[in-house]
Amino acid sequence: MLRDMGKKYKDQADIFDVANAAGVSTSTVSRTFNHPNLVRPQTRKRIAEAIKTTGYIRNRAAQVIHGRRSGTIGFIVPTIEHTIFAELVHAFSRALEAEDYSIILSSHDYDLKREYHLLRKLLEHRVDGIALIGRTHKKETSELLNIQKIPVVNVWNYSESSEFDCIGASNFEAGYVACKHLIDLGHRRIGFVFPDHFDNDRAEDRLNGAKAAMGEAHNIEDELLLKFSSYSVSRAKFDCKEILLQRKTTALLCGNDVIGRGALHAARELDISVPDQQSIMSIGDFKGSADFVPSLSTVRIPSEKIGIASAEVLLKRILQPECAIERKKINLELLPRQSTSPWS
Amino acid sequence: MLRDMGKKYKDQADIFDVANAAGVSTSTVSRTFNHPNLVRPQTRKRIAEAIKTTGYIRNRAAQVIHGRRSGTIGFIVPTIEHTIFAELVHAFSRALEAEDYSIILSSHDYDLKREYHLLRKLLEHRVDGIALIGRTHKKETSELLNIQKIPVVNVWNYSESSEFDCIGASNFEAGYVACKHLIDLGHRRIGFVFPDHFDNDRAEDRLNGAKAAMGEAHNIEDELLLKFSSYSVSRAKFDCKEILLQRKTTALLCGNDVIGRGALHAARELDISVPDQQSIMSIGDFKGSADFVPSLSTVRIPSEKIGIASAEVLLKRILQPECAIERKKINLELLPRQSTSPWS
DNA sequence: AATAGTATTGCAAACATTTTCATTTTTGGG
DNA sequence: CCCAAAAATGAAAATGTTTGCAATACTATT
Repeated sequence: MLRDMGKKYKDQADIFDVANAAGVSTSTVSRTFNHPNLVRPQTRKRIAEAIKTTGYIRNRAAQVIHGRRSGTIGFIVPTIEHTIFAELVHAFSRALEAEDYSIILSSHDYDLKREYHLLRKLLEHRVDGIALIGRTHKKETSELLNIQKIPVVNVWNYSESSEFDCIGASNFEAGYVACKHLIDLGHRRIGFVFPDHFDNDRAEDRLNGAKAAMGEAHNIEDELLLKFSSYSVSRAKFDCKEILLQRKTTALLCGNDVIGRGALHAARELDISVPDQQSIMSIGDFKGSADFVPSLSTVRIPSEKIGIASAEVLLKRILQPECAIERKKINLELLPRQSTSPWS
Repeated sequence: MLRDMGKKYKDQADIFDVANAAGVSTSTVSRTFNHPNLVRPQTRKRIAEAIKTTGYIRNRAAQVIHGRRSGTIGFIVPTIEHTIFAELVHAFSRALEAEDYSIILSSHDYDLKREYHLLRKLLEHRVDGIALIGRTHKKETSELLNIQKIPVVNVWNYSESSEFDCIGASNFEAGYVACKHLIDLGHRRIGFVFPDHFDNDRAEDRLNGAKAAMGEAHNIEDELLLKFSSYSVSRAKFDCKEILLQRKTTALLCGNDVIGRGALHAARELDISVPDQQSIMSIGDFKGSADFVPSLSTVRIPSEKIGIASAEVLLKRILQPECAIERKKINLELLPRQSTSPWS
């Protein structure tokens, strides 16, 4: 039946308007979208025209109400301001946009309490899935995720015992490999510059990996020369200058490429030649680190690969919520470049 | 009335479940959310408990259906992979998250055709507002925005005749100021390295600004030494090396900080001393550019300020759709640092 | 031309909320 | 302790879709 025409001025055309314009029922319009093979090509064409003339745009909300998927994915990251997660988010988004999903991106600036609230908001929007960075979260967060039984993927930090699907690299290994590289080159007095690892399991794992490598090494300084810095090139540069000025070290191990870059700048400013007087090793391999002069030695954490794989796994879980938990360890790559050299 | 209890297994508690648990009607539950002052504190408390025990999470979709705002904002950017828009997106998001909005972030990789499709998808989600980078868009895009009468803010590139609210810096001016800086320092043979400006009005404006400054200058090379590069430090470094090797220039003007950094690396690799043998000037001032050694001279485009102001303007338009178009020109800041010096 | 089968379409219920209007409860002044 | 006014609550309609089921319109066979 055609709809009551006494309706008030409506700005947005709805499915009734389209049905009227095409002279069919709303069911048929709906079907052209969702099961086009069930409607006669000729009718389909008429409806297509009606859609054009009315300027109709489907209302996802109404579909969601009806039990359909929302077509949105929530991605909660610590930060988007710095380069760290930019490549990851980009790869993840592209992979999911290709499947017609939209990404709701939220950041909590390393405040896990905010993470919980962001999650709640995402759930209000009835996102079809959630991607989270790291594996450390507030208890409420995990509980909420479990109660809601919503598809979740833990991104970035691999863990063999994760509660949810998990795609990432082993940050412990990254720390280990990076430190081992310096040790193998003959360095015995290594300074560590790491981000504060409060609420940040990635940094913590990396540091522990590095410590493990130190523990295995021989003839090594007992005392750990460790300085906490932050995700800012400026700050890192400042902190590295401090540690370099102590002249106690032959190499610096930096917790990530932001700090690594800060270290390169610091050395240059102090006229300390890299790698002749000081080797600088980092973890991450952000875009551009290879282009520094000297180029930054680092352990590559393949963020693009992680992003794409995470999207795939999340997609799979959305389609098959009951399938077995998937955990994928993405391989690291040691990239010795110009900023590290042997020490004798 | 209490709802039919023969319902199938439901995983998600709805407003009926809460109403049952609290012994009130759904109206009252709804009111506690939307007009709390209309319900007795005592009842409110009972409902709060019911919400806790049932684990109820409001369904935004159902509210949207009813004509409420969705609480989402669509932000379409060219890219999030590179640093360029990261600070902007971050500031914008934070400002809107504070007002309880969620951001749906989409990127089109400088493909304006994709921009149109992303916009359509955002409209399906009934976002309350849209933020777009730049002022050049496909005709369909503008048309769609006009028909939909949805709040829109044009971010990043100021234009005094924009169709929508517009917050940004004048990229023309930025190019002009940057180039003028080099000219004032006495440089007469300036090389230009700019991103390809196909579908990118920002780059185009900057280049035109630079050309304008050149036009005003005296005793200057007629021929424009221009090289197109891209948003990649590697690529930019490569291109800058090429232009530096020609030994025709005393200064390089780089279209953005990514290219500026590439130029610094290039010079260092070629053992060209900056600024003694070659000045390097850039536009943008991304985080970290000041920390290079030598630090990168640049024209600051205050992305954080732009992000926050854009959020405010968009918010205002959402609340008052009919208010006059607002255009805000954010001031640039010339930042002469170590990478540029006089030439005699 | 009648029939069975199939392809196409329409009706109406369902989805989770909000809100208007009506009804009930509470409050306070006499 | 009654009454009017104010405060709190509930019933029901409305929002824009999708879909199961029923009805209708074609098609091919005899």
